[in-house]
Amino acid sequence: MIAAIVVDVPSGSVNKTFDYKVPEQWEKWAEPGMRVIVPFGPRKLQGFILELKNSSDVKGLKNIIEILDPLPVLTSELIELGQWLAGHTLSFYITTYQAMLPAAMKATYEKFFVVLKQENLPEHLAVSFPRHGELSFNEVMKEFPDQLNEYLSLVKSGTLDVIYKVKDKANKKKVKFVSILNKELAAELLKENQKKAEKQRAVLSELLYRPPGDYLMQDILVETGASLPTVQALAKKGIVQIEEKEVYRDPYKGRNIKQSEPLPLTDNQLDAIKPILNSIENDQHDTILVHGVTGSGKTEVYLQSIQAVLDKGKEAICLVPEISLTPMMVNRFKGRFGSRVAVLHSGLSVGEKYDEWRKILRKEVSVVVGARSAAFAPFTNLGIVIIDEEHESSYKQEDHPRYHARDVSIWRGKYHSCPIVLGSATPSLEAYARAKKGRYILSELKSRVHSNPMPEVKIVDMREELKSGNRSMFSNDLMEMMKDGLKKREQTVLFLNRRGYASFILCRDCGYVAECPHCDISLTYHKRNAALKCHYCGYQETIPSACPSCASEHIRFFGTGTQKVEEELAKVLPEARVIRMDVDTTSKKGSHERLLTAFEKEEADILLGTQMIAKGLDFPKVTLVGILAADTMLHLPDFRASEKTFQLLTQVSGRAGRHELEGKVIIQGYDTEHYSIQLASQHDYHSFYDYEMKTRKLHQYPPFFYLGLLTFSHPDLMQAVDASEKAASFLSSRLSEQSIMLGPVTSPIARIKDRYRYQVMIKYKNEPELGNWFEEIIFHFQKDKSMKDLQITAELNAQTLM
DNA sequence: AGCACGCCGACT
DNA sequence: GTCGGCGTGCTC
Repeated sequence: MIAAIVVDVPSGSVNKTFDYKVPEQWEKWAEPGMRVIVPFGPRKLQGFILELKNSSDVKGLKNIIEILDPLPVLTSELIELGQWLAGHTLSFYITTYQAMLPAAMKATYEKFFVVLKQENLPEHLAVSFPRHGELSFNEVMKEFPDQLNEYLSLVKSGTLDVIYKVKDKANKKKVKFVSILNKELAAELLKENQKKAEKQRAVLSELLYRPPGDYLMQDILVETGASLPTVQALAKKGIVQIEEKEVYRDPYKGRNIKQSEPLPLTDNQLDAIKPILNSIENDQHDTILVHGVTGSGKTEVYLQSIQAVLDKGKEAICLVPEISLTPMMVNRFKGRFGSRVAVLHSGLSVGEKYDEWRKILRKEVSVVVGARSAAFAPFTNLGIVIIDEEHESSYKQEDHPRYHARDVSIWRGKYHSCPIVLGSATPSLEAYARAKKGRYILSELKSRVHSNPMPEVKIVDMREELKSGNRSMFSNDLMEMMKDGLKKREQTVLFLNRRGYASFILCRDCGYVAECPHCDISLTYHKRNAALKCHYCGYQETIPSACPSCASEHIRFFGTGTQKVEEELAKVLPEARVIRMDVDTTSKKGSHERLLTAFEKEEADILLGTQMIAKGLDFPKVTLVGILAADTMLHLPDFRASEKTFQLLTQVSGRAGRHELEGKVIIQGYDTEHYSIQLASQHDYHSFYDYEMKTRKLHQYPPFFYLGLLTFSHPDLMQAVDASEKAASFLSSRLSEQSIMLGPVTSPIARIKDRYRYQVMIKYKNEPELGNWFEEIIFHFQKDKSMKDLQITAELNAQTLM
């Protein structure tokens, strides 16, 4: 039997399968989708079996060294999906398959020297070798780099050998259990009433006191005050038995989740769920866009759709933007489906993710709630995929493979002939356009549950405030309403899409702006550690006391970040209790949830934060939402700037007045006439859609055209320009007439981490060869050794131009 | 990606 | 004469 295997080398020249013999003893066992270890040249590498066959064109096949999995970790569906996805995203097969599995299953490699002829090993080197005779190559490199050559020549002379080890990062958590093995011996030892082995006897009497069975070692040790060696001694005598059992880490241990029953649906929700249930009923693949205003009860629609899928004995995936951001969502799923739910998100440790994932593989769960990568959950009888907040940019992975969870889900929906549900209060233009064209089924939830009104939104032009003498960052209206809220013991959410303290520093005398020396981007001032930080490469420097350019001391901070707002709040509303949530306050594990829980328990009056408080939060006492700088995103060099602004304003506004109390929203900004701000304040998605579609059509952007993007980066500007020009001329002679090429031009961020960035953009409707041309370009420059510092990224369906 | 193999310049 | 620099091409 022969296995076609992709090996763990992310490189174009080995982006294919290699054939290996399956040793006879494993022929019954081997299956496509299993991980294996194979010899590859002089090395040992991990790989995936993609196919089993009877013959090969290659002579002199090597044997598979080891099969790593008792069951395939990639289903046949995922193997097929990977083939498609690798082509679609211009990624290598191995990278794509690895993206489908938890990080814990990726191999790590280590090289060792081993002693072959002890007698030939010089004394000064022999002392470095541990007893078992293996010395890590890396250790030599680190500790004794000047001895490396000596080691290598010993390898040549046959005194030493080099061996390669493949390690699995996966750590199955094991827990020890203890049980009585021989009751008679135990009783005997207990009768020996000596001072000796007092602890051993304590352990035995504890075990004999309990009904026969396996007990947690930890419990027994704590109960008796004995230590592990004591019990091990008993095991040696054959009196007790110690067993290790695998257990799952439970990230939600000790949490009390209230069980919930399906709620009666409103007429609105019943209408919305109808097409979904219809697809489920008929095992049909449809993509259904649920456009529901904030607070319209989309989640309940999801939950009941999933219930219908489970009732048919099928499985469900629900994707959410970044689940650690919404513990509420997890609770709602666990509350409804209990232990049938696995949760996969970035807040979990590598081991926790691995455990949750194995529950899916072993069919111990039938519902998965998770972020982007959960789209690959290895279900075999998938009945629905729901993508909540479909418009979110985090569904697109920004490194290889650059996949979009929506595309992956729709592929799987076709494969399993099951519905894909996209839900959003502010659908992406792409999705809504497809729904209007009839490619997706449109399902609208037009009003909030219990007919709560949409919050009343007021736009405040901060230029007017300034004219009337208010120089603070809070308008008079917002200030009054925050005070009012405090009086009534209601809560406020304040949103500002910028962390740190000030966005940039400027010299008032010469106009100098502090910029990152490695990136073309201004530095952000962080007050807590008195530093200027680059949000792109992490560069930090201390604040200059004088202008580095003209030595003037008139340095001013401009732009406001969450830190500064927090400080200002303490001054103007000292009685208000404020919780600040941004990357800086939530970096520690669990801090996110802790802050939200505190706000939920009304331990604070004001929740101040960035993007991360924009969605999914549902607090009954929140009656006021203040958006401090609504127009900051508007002027970014991004064709989605208006769309993103509209989405964000709508999402944030939606946090207000979701229950009995009515909500109010204040939007502050300078460019307040802009249509995305005006229409968001009127909760008018449809007008926004119409208007924005016109501008997209006019400028030939998605969804009218796809965007192909080639970015060239090089430490030397001219090299980057040169490469991009060559690529552009290569492409321009091949592109069809309908396509438009822009560039080469500098990227919106012209330099990151000391690399200059140039790009070529292709707007196209149908260009089936474009992917191949991109690959040809990459291949061409890979061969060109004069360009070895050149990096190229290629994308067929770019979401942003940054 | 690594690694071996192979072909040219600077030393014992 | 050999050691070692890195350019080239292969890995079932």
